[in-house]
Parts: sequence; structure tokens; C-alpha cells
Amino acid sequence: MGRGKIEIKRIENSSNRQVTFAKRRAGLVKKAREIGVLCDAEVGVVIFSSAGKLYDFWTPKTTLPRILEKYQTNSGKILWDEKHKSISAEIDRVKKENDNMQIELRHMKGEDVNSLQPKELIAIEEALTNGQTNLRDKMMDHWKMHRRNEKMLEEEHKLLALRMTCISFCQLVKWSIIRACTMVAYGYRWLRTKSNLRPPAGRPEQRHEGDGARVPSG
Amino acid sequence: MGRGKIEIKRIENSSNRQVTFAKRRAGLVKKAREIGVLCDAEVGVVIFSSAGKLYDFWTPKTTLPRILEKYQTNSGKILWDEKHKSISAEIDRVKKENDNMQIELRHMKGEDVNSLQPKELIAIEEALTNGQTNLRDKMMDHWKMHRRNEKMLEEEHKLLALRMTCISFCQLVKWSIIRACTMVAYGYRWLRTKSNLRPPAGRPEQRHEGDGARVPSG
DNA sequence: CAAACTATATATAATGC
DNA sequence: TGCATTATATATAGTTT
Repeated sequence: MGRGKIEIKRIENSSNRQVTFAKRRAGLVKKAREIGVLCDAEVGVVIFSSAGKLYDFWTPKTTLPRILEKYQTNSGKILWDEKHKSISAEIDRVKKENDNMQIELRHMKGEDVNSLQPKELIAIEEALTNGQTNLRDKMMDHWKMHRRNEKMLEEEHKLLALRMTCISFCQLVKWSIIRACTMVAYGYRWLRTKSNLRPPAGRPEQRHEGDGARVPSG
Repeated sequence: MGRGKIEIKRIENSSNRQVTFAKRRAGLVKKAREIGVLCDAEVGVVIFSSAGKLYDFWTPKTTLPRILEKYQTNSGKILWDEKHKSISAEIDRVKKENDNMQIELRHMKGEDVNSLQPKELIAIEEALTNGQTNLRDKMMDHWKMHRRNEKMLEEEHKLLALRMTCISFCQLVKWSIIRACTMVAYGYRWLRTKSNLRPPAGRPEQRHEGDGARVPSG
């Protein structure tokens, strides 16, 4: 629609291309606005010139998030579902692990917790401290990595991945607290039933290196 | 451009509107494709009919994530920065809390941990158990809520919010483990220094309700 | 070089089947 | 109801200023 018919193929003359781009861009946006008004539709147009400059148009009241939300609901599902599967499997795996832990825990409750020696206690404490630190670092790495490869449709993926990490973390913590508290409880109980000693009122004496639990400093 | 000129305003007749929508939609997409080819541009058109059905067009090789990445880079920053501010402030607040906790912890180390009585121990344990459960529920709620209001540009927001929740959670856990381990350590140490008793080799006797630590079941 | 100007190609509103 | 036709409005390629 002009003085002459043109073939639809890349315009090689750069300044012609530039002019045509500006004209047609305006035309496209005008048409988008019109269909929006005439047909009561939500329309979005996003254009990047070959130079990488962004031009866009959205029907009024149509925010980007809104369009994208709808978009994702309508067309993102398939893409997402693929990612979803692998993560879901992983979460199932963790859940199963959790169940196993529950069983093991019930078993532990019947065992002789008092047979735990201070040395083992130190090891456990260190494991707790390190485990916590490592897991937190891991989580941070996870975040950083994901933020680098940031892509729209991986949003859900990320949330699930984080959720999974947190589930693992919660598992560790739950077990740790249970063990610690159980040991404390048995210790005190044993103390009260097997002797008439009462905790001293004063400040505990200086501890020696490696003698009893170390208090994590981080 | 038709038999008669029309005013650009919503077409009230529903079937006319439907027909016009179909025609103009095709036209819009054709024009988008043309500008893409002629001017070597990346173009995306997203259209939702008033019935909510999605139609879209993307120039070949232009994936949604790619367009969006570019889009966000070009125009999403301001939106995001606003959200960022409030969450960043919150994270700073939590960090400060963390520092205070460190100070309080150092103070606690110097105090008489042994003055803690079993009753208090039970209370602490319950607090730990409940605290953990509540926090995890809270995290889940957080996720659910965010997934409901899911919006593209809030992705970062979500990650930060989660990170914040996790930081709080880590704080609680860290403190909890420290307290539990410290108590265990002092208990054992006190036991060994103040008496010659050794832990019994057999299975611990049946515990009574509320007597010593309860083991969380969830 | 950009803005304004036409001549013409295209899109499409109204109509017909 | 939907698809094809056609008269007309619009978009725009090439041209001029």
C-alpha cells in the first residue's frame, strides 16, 4: 500500500528500513489500540528494533503483570509442566525420605538414648552446626544460580526448588531438635531419678577444649 | 477502510464485534509479521478477546522468555526497584535483629545455664516444636499467597520474601540448637564432675506425660 | 536528514449468499 | 451462522520539499 508494491523480505537499505520501521510501528500500534477499543480486547504489542530498542503498547488498564499472568495461565502450562515433573519427583522423593525418618525416629525413641557419650554429642553438635551452615549456603547458592539464569517460566520451578530445599532443611532441623531435646530430657530425668543431686546455683566452671558441647559462633 | 467509516469505540453488537475482532486480529498479526521481516525486528503481539481467549504472535526465533528478559531489562527495573526497597528494609531489620541475637547469645553463654529447671526445659521444647511448625506453616502460607497473586515482576520480590522468611527461620533454629546443645553439654559435664554416676546401659524407663521432653510427631 | 505529500496497495465494513 | 464479495477507508512506498 504505497506507490509501489513491495516484497515482504528484509529491507537491505538501512535508512529505508529505519523509515519503514517507524511508519509501520506507528501503524501497528494504532491498529492494536483500535482492536482493543472496538472489540473490548486486551492487547499488548512489544517491538524491538534491530538496534534493540524497545517500543511497546498495552491497552489501558492492562498491566504487564496482568497480561503475563493470563498469558502464562493460557500458554505457559506445557512448558512449565515439563520442569514441574522433575521437581515434583524430587519432592516426592524427599517426602518418602521424610516418612522413613519418621519411622527411624520412632525406632530411636525406643533405643537407649543415654548410651550416647559426650564425644558423640560433640560430633552431633558439629554436624548440626555445619549442616545448618552448609544448607544455608546451599540455599543461597541455589538462589544466586537461579537469579543468574532467570527466566520467566521458571518462576514456579524456582519456588518448588526452594520449597524442596526448605523441606530438606526442615527435616534436618526437626530431627536435630528432636535429638537434642530428647537427650536433654533423658539427661535431666536420669539425673533426678538416679541421684538426689540438684543443679548447682552458681555459674558453671570453665570448660576445657573439646570437653562437652561447643557453642557455635556463626 | 470498508464500505463505511466507523467510529473507534466499542462495537455494541456482539456478533459484529466478534467478526471485526477476527478480521482485525488477523490483520494485526499479518502486520506484525511484516514489520518483523521487513525491518528485522523482534515483535510480539498478545491479544485476549473479551471472552478471555488468548491469541498471540511472536517473530520466529523469538521465545517468550527472551522477549521478556529483554522487556524486563528495558522497562521492568523501575517497577521492581519499588518493591525491592521495602523488602530490603525488612531484610536489614532482620539482620539487625540477628546482630542483637548474637549479643544476647554471648551474654547467655556467661549465664548460669544450669539454673534452667526441667519445667522450663519442657516449655522451651514446646516453643521450639511449635515455633518450627508455625514457621513452616507460615512459609507455606507465604508461598500459597504469593502463588495466588502471581505476577511476573514480583518474581524477585518473592525470592527476597522467601529469603527473609528463611533468614528468620534460620535465626530461630540456630538459637534453638545452641540452647539445646549448651544445655546438654552443661548437663553432661555437670553430671560427670559432680558425681561418679555413669549413664545406665539399659533402655530408659517409661516416661510420664509432661515429664521431660516430648517428641514432636509432625 | 526529516517531515510532508501523494499515488497506490491493503485492510476491512457492509453486503450478499 | 459463517464464508465470499466489494466498495471504501486506511496505511504506507516512494517522492518532494
